[in-house]
Amino acid sequence: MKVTINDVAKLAGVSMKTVSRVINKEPSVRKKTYDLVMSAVNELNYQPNIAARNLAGTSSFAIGLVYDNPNAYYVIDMQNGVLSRCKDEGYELVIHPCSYLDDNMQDEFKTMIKRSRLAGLVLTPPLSEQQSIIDMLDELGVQYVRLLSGREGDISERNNCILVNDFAAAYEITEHLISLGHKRIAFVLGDKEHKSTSERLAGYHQALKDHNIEPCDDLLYEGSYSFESGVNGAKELLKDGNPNMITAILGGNDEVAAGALFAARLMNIDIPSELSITGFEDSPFSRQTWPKLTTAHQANDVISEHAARLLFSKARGSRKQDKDIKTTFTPSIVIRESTGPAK
Amino acid sequence: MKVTINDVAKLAGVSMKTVSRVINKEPSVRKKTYDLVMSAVNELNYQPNIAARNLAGTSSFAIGLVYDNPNAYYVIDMQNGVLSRCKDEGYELVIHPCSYLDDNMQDEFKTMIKRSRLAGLVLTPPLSEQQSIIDMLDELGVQYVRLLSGREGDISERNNCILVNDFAAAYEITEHLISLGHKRIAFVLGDKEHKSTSERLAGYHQALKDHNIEPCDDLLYEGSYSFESGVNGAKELLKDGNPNMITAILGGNDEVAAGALFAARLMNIDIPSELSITGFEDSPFSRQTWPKLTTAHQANDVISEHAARLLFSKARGSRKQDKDIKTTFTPSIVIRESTGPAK
DNA sequence: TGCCAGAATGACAACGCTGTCAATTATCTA
DNA sequence: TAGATAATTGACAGCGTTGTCATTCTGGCA
Repeated sequence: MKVTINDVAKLAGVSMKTVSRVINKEPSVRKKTYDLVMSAVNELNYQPNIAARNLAGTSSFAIGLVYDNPNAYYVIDMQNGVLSRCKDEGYELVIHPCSYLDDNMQDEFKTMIKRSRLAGLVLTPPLSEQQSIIDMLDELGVQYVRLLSGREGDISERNNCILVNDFAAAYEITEHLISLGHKRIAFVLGDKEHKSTSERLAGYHQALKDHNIEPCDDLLYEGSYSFESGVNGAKELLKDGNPNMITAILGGNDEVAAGALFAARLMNIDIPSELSITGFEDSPFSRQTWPKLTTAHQANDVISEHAARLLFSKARGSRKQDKDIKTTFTPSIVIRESTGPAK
Repeated sequence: MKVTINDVAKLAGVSMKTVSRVINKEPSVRKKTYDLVMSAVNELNYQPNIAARNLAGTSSFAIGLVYDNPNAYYVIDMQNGVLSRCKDEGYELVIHPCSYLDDNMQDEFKTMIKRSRLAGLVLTPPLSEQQSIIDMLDELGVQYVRLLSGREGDISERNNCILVNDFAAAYEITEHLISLGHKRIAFVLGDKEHKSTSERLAGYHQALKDHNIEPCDDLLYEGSYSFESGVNGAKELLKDGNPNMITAILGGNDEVAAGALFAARLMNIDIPSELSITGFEDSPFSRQTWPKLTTAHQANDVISEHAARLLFSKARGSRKQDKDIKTTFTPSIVIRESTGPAK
C-alpha cells in the first residue's frame, strides 16, 4: 500500500540515501542516477512522508503564517500567496490567526512553535511590528520574514523584511486629489498601532506640503481599519456646522472608504460630485461599492508569495539574495468613480 | 534546550511509555501517577513533538480543510471554526484550496493526503458534493466529514455529513416577501453545480406554491455566486420592456444580492420602495451595503466547528454520536432594510 | 493467608526519513 | 600510467514518539 523510500531505492538499485539526495535536490548526484531514481519515484508514485522528514531532518517541512487581521480579503490573499510557494517547495502551511491584544497570545504562540518545529514564519502587520515578538523569535532561533509598512532603505535589518511603501501610495492618492482641485482633504486614519497608519499619514502630509497646502488636525479622524470606523469618521467629519468645507476624504483602507461612502449616502451627499472618497489596497470590494472606489492597488498575494520566497531562501541559508525576490512594493493608484473635481 | 518525553519520564520517575499514556489521555493510569507526570510536564513545559507523534502513531495529528470557494468571508469563517476545534484537540490544520474544475485537482489532492497522512478531512461545497471525490477518499480509507446543503433525513450516509437547510431558508425568505405583498418575485440563482442552488430554488418554489402563486421561469436567472452575476442578473431581469413587473429579487447569496443592489442603483431603482432584494448567508458585507440586506443568517464558523467535532469523534471511533454535535443547521431570516412592501 | 484476575507499568522495536562519515569511483596532473 | 584529488554513493545510527507484549503490582475472595 504505502510506498517508502526503501521501495524506491530497491527498484532503482541504489541506496536509500541516494534517493533521499534526489528528492531533496542535493548536489553531487550524477545525472544518470538522478534519472534512474526519478523514474522509480514516478513508477511507484512515491510521496515522501512529511512527518518522517520533519523528525529526521534538522528543520521541518512546514512554515507558519501568523496574522491578526479582521479583513478576510487580506488574509485570504496572504494565505494564497504563501500557499502557492509552499506547494512548489513541498512544504505545508500552518495558519495561525491570533489576537495581539490577547495576553497569553505570546505563550500560545511559543507553544505552537515548539510543537510544530516550523522551518520559519511569515509575520504580517501589526504583529510584524511588535518588538517583543521579534525578540522572542530571535531567542527561539526561529527564522522569520516580516511584512512591514515602510520605505526602501527604511529598516536596518531589512534582509528579512518585505516592505510596502504606504508613504508613496498615500502621496500619490493625495496628489491625485490635489490635482482635481481639492484643498480640504480629510483623512480617516486606521488603527494608530499600525505602522501603515503613520506611513500613510506621512505620505499625505508630504503631498500637502509639496503643494503648499496647510495641513490641519481638524481634518484628521483617528479611527481603525473597519467599515464602522469609516462610517463614524465620515459622519463626524461631515457633520452639520463643521466649518471645514471638506471636499475629499481619504479612507485608511478600502473598508474605511466603503464606510465613508455609506455615511455619505446616509447624509445625502453625492459621490463624487459633492465629495471624493479614496481607499487603499484595492481589495475586491473596492469594486463592489457604488460608485467604485479610487484606491491604491496592493497585490497582497504577490507580496506574500515573495515573503515566502524570501523565507525559503533564508532557510536554505543562501548567502546572496535571490534575484527573483522583490523586497519593496509600491502600490499604484487605480482611478475609478469615487473621485472627481472639487466642487 | 528541547524537552523530550524522556526528560519528563526521568523527572517523574516513570517510564517514557507512561508519560505517553498520560499525554494521550489513555485509560488505566493511576490518578497519582497521572498527577506526578503532569507536574513534570508543567515543570519542564514539555510540548510533544508533532512530527514524532505523526510518524510513530497510526494516524496523524493534523486534519485538512478542503475548499473551492471564492468567497473570502466564507472561507475565513470555515477556517476559524475548524481551527478553534483543532486548537482544543491539539491538532494542526492543513488548508487546501483547490479548483474543482482543474483536471489534476484530484491527483494533487491525493498527493497531499499521502504526504501528510491526515487524520481526516473537512469538505465544503461544492467539493463535498462530488461523488468522484468521495469515492477516492473511501478508497484511500481517509476519514472525512462533508458539509452539505440538504434537509434533515435527506441523506442516507448522513452520519458523516453536516447539513445546512437551504430549502427552509429560501422558504422563509420567500414567505417574508410574500407577506409584504410581493407576487412577482425573481431569483438570481447561484452556480447550478452547487446543491445549495437547487435547494434554495426548491424552497422558493414550495413557498410560492403554498401561497398559491404561480411560478414562472422568466423570473429565474441562472447565474453564479458572484457579485458580477448579481449585477448581470438584475440588469437582465429588470431591463426595459421586461413585462414581468418584478417587485422583488432573491439573490443566490449576499454577494449576488449586493450585485443586484448595485445594478438597481445604476438603473435608478430605489430599494426598497420600488424593489426588494434579499441575500443568503448574512456575511459581513450584507451589513455594508446600502441599504443593509435582509438575508438568512448562517453561522459558518459554528457550522464548521461542528464539522470538526464530528470528524474528531469519528476519528476516535466513538460508536455513539456525541450529544454535543449538531448535524443540521437551519439559517434564520434577518430582516434589514432591503425589503419593504410591494409597490 | 494465599491465590488469581485484572489493572498499571515498563522494555523495546518500529515509524520513514536525514545526517555523518566512510567507501568507492571518476577525473585530473605530471 | 601512477598517484592524487574530487565527485559520488552507501552503511548506519539516530530523530521523539507510539504499538506490542511482557512484567509487575493491586485488591478481592475463598
